[in-house]
Amino acid sequence: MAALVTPAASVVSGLVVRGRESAALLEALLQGGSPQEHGGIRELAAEILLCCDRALAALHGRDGVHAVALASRKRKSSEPDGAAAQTRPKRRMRANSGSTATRVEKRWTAEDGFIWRKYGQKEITHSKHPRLYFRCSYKHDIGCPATRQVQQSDDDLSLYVITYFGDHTCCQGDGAVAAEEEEDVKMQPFVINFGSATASSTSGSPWQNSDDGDGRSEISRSPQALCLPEGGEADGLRLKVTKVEATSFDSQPAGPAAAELSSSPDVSCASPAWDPLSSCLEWDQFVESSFDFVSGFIDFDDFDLYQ
DNA sequence: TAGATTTGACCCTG
DNA sequence: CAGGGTCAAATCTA
Repeated sequence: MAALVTPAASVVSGLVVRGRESAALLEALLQGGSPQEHGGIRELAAEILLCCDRALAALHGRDGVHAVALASRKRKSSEPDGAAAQTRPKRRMRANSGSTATRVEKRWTAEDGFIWRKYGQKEITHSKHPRLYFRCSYKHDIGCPATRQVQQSDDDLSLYVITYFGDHTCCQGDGAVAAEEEEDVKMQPFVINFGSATASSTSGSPWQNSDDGDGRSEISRSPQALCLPEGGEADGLRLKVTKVEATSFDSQPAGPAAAELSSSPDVSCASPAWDPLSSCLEWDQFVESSFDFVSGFIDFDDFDLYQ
């Protein structure tokens, strides 16, 4: 598909443009000095400009590569055989079978505004890390069918692949959902990757319910517990904000699962998980309440590719 | 004690 | 039959 046309895209675009202008100004200011004096800084300014240009190009033309909507599962959903189902009352259903799945890669936080309850963990062949199975905490209360699977990437230990199945029929992410529905805006999954510098801090995986002390309950019990790192990490983010890249999600249909994912309070930055983001990056003046994180994709890691 | 997690077993699908 | 998804009893925790 073509360029991003979401409000978030315009905001991100504005940010990058502003960064580019600042870099251009810096470069102009450095023109006066001797090459020996400002050589390195000028290179840096040029690099920033290049990054901004590439980010803009990506923003307006590149397809998303980190979030993939899976229109259907590999396995076909089997039509439950009536007779067989009756003879086997405990037949297990594949909640995700035949439903829309949305895969998201995330670092740092599993927070998406919903309360999940882990119901299983499985070692996956050819995968170093087990796959964790979560379902909506309201499954039993109101039959919310939403589930998600979380698996740590083998290649990048700080990266987690989250696959969402089913729609939330519960009222979680209520405000966002309501606003979303009112505006009839098809939100898309938001992915934000923080630099590899954060990898070490994720040794205690937010999704691992064992081996990391009290981290086991963070997902289900403390939706707001998983936030961005503070201090040095935040500084790192500040540095990297000059290299923002937004990637189009045009290839990803805004299906139910996507809407479900996006229906978290993240939409309005209401989720504490994202509050540090806006503050640390000092995007307030840009972001304000209108910044639609969910519609965008910001992958700080990808910046390395453009340097 | 209620609710969440763990984990082995069961079940489904290719 | 293997691999993967889910169940549910046992266990843990606040």
